[in-house]
Amino acid sequence: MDNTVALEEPITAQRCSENLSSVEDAIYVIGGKWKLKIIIVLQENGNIRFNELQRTIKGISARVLSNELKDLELNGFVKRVVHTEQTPIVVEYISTDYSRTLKPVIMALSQWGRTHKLKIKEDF
Amino acid sequence: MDNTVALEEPITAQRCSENLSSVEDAIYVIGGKWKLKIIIVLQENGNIRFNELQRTIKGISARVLSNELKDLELNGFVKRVVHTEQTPIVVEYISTDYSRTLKPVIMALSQWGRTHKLKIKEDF
DNA sequence: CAGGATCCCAGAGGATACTG
DNA sequence: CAGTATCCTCTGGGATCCTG
Repeated sequence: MDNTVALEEPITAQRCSENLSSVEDAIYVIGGKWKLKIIIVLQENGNIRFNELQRTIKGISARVLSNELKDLELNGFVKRVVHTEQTPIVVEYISTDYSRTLKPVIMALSQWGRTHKLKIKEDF
Repeated sequence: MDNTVALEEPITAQRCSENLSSVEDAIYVIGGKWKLKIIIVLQENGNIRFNELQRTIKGISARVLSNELKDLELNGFVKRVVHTEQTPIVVEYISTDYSRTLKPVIMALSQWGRTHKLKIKEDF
């Protein structure tokens, strides 16, 4: 995953619209109410099963979780592992290497969210 | 809105939900299809007027842009400046210092979006 | 020009029940 | 347990027209 980006590059109109479309692309795949949260939980718990996942992510319904997991799997963020050797069958979800490339995004968002919460408190 | 806190959960879940709730807070204020894009444009063009903004952000309607700007202003990301000394009245929007705290988030998202686009291309 | 007012719709997401 | 199947609500957001 080699990405050489000129950090010294001046801010031009060109660079602006490039930023815009890149952010747009990112939001397109990991946007929405649940995707990032699912990815976070998956990264912190090595492997996790459906119902446990649903219990951890409070407020998500089985239907939505199921849909999101399918979507995340399609995009390579999640791996679905089925253990057929047991009964009843155990299904586990694990995060992929690719989902780990989101670490900087998650960190930035988490950090900002934390300071934002403090700012909100000060406003009252 | 998350209103339930599981006090009896193990440590791992606590640490997880801390990250989770911070990211959730962040997504709550800057989530959606347009907010970050508006903030980006505002940061790169010192001050900008309504219609110019609408032209820059392709695809956004006046109604949505208007709503988003109000929302962003309420949250302290945007300052609305009215120049009454002219006719017709000129209204300009500028980004605030606080919106600049989002720089790491925007950078992370932009960077990730860029590499993601490359990855998608490789897959075909 | 800078929006407001209306109308409308698709689609995200919630609730509940059900199944292999 | 690991989801599906329905049904339904709600709102983000598009289109269009209107106004100070």
